[in-house]
Amino acid sequence: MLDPQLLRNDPDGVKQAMLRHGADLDVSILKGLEVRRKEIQVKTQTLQNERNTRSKSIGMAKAKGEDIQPLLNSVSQLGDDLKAAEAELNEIQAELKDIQLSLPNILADDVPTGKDEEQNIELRTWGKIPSFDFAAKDHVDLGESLNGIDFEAGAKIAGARFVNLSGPLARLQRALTQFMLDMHTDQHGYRETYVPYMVNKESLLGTGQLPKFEDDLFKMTGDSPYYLIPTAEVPVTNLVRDKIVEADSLPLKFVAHTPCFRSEAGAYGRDMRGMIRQHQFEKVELVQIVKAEDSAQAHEELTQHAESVLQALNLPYRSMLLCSGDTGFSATKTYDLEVWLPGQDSYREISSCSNFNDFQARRLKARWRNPETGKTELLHTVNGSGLAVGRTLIAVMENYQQADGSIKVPDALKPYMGRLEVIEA
RNA sequence: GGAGGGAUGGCAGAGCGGUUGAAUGCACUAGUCUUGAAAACUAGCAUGGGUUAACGCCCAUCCAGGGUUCGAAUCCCUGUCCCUCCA
Repeated sequence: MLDPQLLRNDPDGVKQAMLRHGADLDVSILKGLEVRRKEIQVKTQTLQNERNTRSKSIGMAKAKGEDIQPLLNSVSQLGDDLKAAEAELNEIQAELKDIQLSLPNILADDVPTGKDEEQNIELRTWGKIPSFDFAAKDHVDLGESLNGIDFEAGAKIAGARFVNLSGPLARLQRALTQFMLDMHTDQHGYRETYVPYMVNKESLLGTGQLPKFEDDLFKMTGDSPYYLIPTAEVPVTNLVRDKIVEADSLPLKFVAHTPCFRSEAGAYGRDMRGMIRQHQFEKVELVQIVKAEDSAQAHEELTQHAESVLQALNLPYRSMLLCSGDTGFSATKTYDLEVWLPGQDSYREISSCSNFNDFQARRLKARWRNPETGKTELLHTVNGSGLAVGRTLIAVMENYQQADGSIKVPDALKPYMGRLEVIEA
């Protein structure tokens, strides 16, 4: 959510900023609502004030044993007027809230203007793209010949975009998860946290998935209106919802491993082959809750933490600065890490690291108390995948494949694989 | 499945339908005292919003949403969450 003051004081400036983020703002509607809001709010509060004053004087008169009947008569009209004014005010404020919740974040100045991923900017590359003296296979073929990836089983049990892993490849996914968690807790100072995989509406409003992106989510039917989490960002960031955090506990750095569930409603035919785009996948998520002045730095740092996983696994990747058109609704700036996949002969997203500034914090009412001023200030939130485990599994398989279809176990993972050196049929 | 009890400020914990945004304690901040610290003492200390050049004034908020009332933290209804007891 944007600062309501900003929206009020500079709606035209906000409109320009919104256009860059692919949203439009009807300034005349907004201004009209604001005029009415101010008028009705002042009216309502005046009536409330009058009611309070009169009620108080009735109380005092009664205490003194005076006759209060004339006072009661004089106040009778007030109630109806007040009720009407309050109802109208609620209506206007709900409309304003709808507008506020539907507007995306304002992009950082250094985010390049662009339409889609074609205009993203490559910042740097790392690692050497492997060259094989045989025809490189993709993870689908590799997984099939290794008897470890079964899409038909996934389809039978659930449907399209589900998978069944088994044997050493299932263990490899677990190994990757453990490895990432250990790295971020031991080396990068994150606190491991376990969270619900289903969340309520408030949590999704807080991080910005709702109200606009309900179609991307799986929703429970029945008495409990829960949603499956599309990312651990939702439950983890909501840890600070409605909180005033003490200054000396900042920054808060959390790492969580969760499954993620996405309907992929907007991705009909895309990536139907393989494990690239599943309805359910594992992810290790990094979240930092910081003071405003620290978020840009934290964003860089958190991205480095994600990159260090790829480096430790010796997986070639590149780092991209997303352009305006490709940056998500709540983010002010996003770096994508794209890992090299020999089976696709291309780079594919494996981590997305974003700074949200105070956008989520305002929705969440997540604040900290500045001891110098004694005032509360909104926190800033930063998060990123560190990494998407399913896609990392693919990357390891495809980059570590050998001519006979076996897969070397990366050195860093051997302790997690019972010292297994090679995964073979 | 049945029967009760509870949800109040950063925390603990009072609160008869009427000048209660809310006692008290702890914590915190500042000051007095002290060589320094501690202790003691004094003072301050919720959040959000409206309005104002500013001082300030005003409104809302005691889990959430409804209701009763001139007036609700306090009474009634519904929901959520916590706890105890019984089966």
